[in-house]
Amino acid sequence: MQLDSFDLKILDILQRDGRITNARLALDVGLSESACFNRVRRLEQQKILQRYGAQIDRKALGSFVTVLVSVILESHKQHELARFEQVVSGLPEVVECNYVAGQFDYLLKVVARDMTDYMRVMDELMEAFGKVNQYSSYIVMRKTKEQEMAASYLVDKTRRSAA
Amino acid sequence: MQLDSFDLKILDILQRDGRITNARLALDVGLSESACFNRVRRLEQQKILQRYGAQIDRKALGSFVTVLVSVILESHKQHELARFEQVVSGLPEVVECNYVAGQFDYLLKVVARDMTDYMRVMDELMEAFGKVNQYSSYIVMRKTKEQEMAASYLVDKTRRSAA
DNA sequence: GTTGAAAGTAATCCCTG
DNA sequence: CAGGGATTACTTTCAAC
Repeated sequence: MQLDSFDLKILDILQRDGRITNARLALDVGLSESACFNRVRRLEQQKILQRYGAQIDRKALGSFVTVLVSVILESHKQHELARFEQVVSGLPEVVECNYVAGQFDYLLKVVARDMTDYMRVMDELMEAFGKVNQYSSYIVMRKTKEQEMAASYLVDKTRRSAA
Repeated sequence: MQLDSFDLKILDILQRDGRITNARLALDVGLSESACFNRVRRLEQQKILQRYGAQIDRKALGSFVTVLVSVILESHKQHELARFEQVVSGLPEVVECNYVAGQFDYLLKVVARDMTDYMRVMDELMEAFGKVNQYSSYIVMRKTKEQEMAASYLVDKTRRSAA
């Protein structure tokens, strides 16, 4: 499952345009249509291409606040971590949750209608989980960047380290 | 540009499967193919459907660390914020940057090959920008959730607030 | 890897109700 | 909005190089 530069170029292009036609993709990567098609299918079968999705403009749907939340739990027993993650997985407003090493345990990203709604979400979390020692809220004023790294760049980095 | 329940259902489905055929989408939302097709095109033209993309399995490309970084700048003048954001936009390893209100100014998400590489990225940031008062690193041990909210849920929330 | 052809499927547009 | 029908475009497979 070694990826060559054609594979990486395919991944880069599909990452940016998941609906490009095979014919156009083949042209852009410099392969014949059949060769390109076979590679895409292989990448899908290997689950390297995991899924295709549309990105929706949230602003078109209304006004929302995004809040980053650092969380410290009372207990760090494996069982309590699992329970916290379980509760979080059931809250649709929590769109991201990372277990981190550092001065706190989790960092969440919460999307809510407004600050009142945000407090309701956190109340729900406290109600359902309970054993939170402390949490701090950081309201996102402006998202200045959101851009996945290109596959080809990621692999370049790996090669550098192997060298 | 008012969205009805058909539009929301279309957005929800396309968010999860950006490559569904129009025929299948029409079936799932309960519209004729032509009606469904026209709505999708309208949503694209209105930029509510912003882009289609493929999600790639980063683990298939090698081993990486994700680090969340809180940053406090020395100065909060508009010009300095803009310069910081400019520098960040040029660092491919910084995959996300949020300007926040709270105990610090920015929260970054950095993807690097390993901790040595991470330090290199931060060195580059310090070199290029300089006026950082303090930053703290939080290594992501485990991403426990990453799931955008469905369009229909977002809109339900808005209606609740309007009521 | 390539090309080219063939068959199936989907997108796109138009027109009628 | 639905539905049919026509056209064009794309996908997918396959054989031969």
